[in-house]
Amino acid sequence: MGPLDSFLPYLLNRAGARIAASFSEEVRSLGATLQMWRVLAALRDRDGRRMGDLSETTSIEVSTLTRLVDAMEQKGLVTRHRDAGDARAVMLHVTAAGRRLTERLLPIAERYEAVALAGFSAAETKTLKAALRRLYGNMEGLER
Amino acid sequence: MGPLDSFLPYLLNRAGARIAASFSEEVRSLGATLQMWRVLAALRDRDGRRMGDLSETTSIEVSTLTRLVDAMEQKGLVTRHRDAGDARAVMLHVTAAGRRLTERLLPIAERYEAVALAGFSAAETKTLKAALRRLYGNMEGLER
DNA sequence: TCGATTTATTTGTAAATGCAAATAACGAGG
DNA sequence: CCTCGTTATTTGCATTTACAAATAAATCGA
Repeated sequence: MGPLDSFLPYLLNRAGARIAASFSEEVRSLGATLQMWRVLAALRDRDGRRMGDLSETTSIEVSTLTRLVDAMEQKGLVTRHRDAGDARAVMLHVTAAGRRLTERLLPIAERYEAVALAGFSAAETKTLKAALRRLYGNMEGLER
Repeated sequence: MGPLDSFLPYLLNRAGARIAASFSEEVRSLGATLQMWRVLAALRDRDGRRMGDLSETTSIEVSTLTRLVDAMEQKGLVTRHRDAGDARAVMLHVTAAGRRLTERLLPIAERYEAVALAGFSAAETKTLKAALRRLYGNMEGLER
C-alpha cells in the first residue's frame, strides 16, 4: 500500500482495466468486442446517432470509431445512412442481427455489473455512480 | 441520459478516459507519457521492482511494458538489472533523471486529482476510493 | 544430478489506436 | 450566389498494444 494506490486515476484505471479485460474475453466467443458492445449499447439507448455523437458518448476516438463501424458494418450489425438534412453527417442504425447480438450481450454486461458491485448496498452503488458522473463532469473542458 | 450511463463499467471508463486524455496531453511537453508516469509512480513507491510486479500494479501488459521500459531506458529514466538471486527476473531501478522527472510529474498528478475531485468532501473522496478498491477486489480471479 | 515442468521476460507479428491531413458539405457575409 | 471559415467524417501513417511463440533460468521429482 503506497501512495500509488491513493491516486484516483490509478484506482479508476485499474478497476476499469480489470472489468474490461474480463468482459472482452467473455464476449469474444460471440464474435464481439468490448468496443462493439459500447457502440451497440449506445445505439440501444437511441438509434440513428451520428459518428461524432457516438464518439462522444463511447469515448472512442472518431477515427477509431470509423474503422470499428466498418467492421461492424461488415458483420451486418449496423448500417450507415447519410443524414437527410445534413449530408456531412452519417447516421448509424442497428440491424436486426445487431439487435440480436445486443440482447445476448446485455445479460453478460449485467452479470459483470453484479460481480463488480458484489457486497455493495443499493445506496452505496448509487453513491458510487453519482460520484463517477460528477467526476466526469469535473473534467469537462479539460478534455483535449 | 439512457440506461447506458447507468452501467458502471461505462461510467468508470469514460471518467478514466477523460482524465487520461488530459493528463497525457499535459505531460507530453515534458517528454513523458501517462504510461511512463505509471511506471515511475510505481517505482517511487518501491524501487527495484520486477517486470511482472510492475505489470501487475500498473495494469500494463508485460510485453507492452517491456517495450515501454526499452523507451524509458533509452531516455535514461530507468535501468534494468538482473536479479542476483533469480537470473530470470529483471529489476527496474529509477535513475537520477527518472527521479527528477517524477518530481515534476507529481504536482501535475496532484492537480488533476484536485480538479477531478473538486467539490468532493474528504469523506466522499475516501468513500469513493474505498469503493474503487473494493470493486477491483471483486473482480479478482475473473481476470484473464 | 538429469529431465520435465514452471516461471520471468522478451520478441514476432498482427490488430488497434490516435493524430494530422484530406475530403466533403454546411452556413454566414458580402 | 459565390467565397471563406466551420463542421463531420474518413484516410494516411506512425505508434501502441496484445496475444502467442521463443528464450532462458529456476524448481521439482525420480
